Amino acid sequence: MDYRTDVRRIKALADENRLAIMLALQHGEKCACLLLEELKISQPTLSHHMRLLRDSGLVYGRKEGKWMHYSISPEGTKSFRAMIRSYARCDCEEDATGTCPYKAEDE
Amino acid sequence: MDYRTDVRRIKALADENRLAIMLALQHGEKCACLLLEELKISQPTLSHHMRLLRDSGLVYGRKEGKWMHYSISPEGTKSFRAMIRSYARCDCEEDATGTCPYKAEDE
DNA sequence: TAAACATATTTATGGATGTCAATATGTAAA
DNA sequence: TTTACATATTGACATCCATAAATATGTTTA
Repeated sequence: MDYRTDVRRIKALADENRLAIMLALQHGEKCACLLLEELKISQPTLSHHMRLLRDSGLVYGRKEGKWMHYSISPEGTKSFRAMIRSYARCDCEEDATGTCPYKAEDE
Repeated sequence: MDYRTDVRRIKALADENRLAIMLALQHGEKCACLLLEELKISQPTLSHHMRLLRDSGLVYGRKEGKWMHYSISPEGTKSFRAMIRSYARCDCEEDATGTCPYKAEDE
């Protein structure tokens, strides 16, 4: 099997600054200039991190004039969690599927 | 905030061979010698990967004579998924908590 | 148009990481 | 106690990655 894509997505989250960015975006869209103020990194470094997060599908980017607005991608984070769950699990764990009539898809 | 621990845990999964190991252990405990046959890596390299997986809490190790038996840690993978969920999410996502009377804790 | 501003890209560099050969440690069998 | 075997550790090396300075691209304003 080929795990390259999954590894690249996981690596997108395997960095202190990118974790901080994910938390910073959790309550809604933010401009790059705002993120630049919160994190103590240079502008090229932030741009680099945002490209990795966008390429992984976790974050969405919207250009408005000369400003870039970033936000969490609900679909991206959902499929990311599902991907993680496919590796970080074992048969001995009880699976919620079927036990909940409403929504067990994401467990 | 300090993300070092979380980054180290995420990095434990950010490798092709370690993803393959997690899948190989998904159906139950396996000896190191068995893993060595399935993966195309040297013995020192496997030992290195197993140490990272054990340090992250995802995998449990049990020594029996001269053999090492590895297995998925249900608690480790569960807390890992919870940790991932704290970063890979956004407020706009509907939270299953409360909608399912049985078990919504893990999503 | 030119100037100012926001972000992206290029380039270089130091540090982290995966890999394996050689070796060490520990255990079981002869 | 030897010998054989399974796994861990050490050391060296190549590659990957985070970082920032310099520069480029694109946008708005004067």
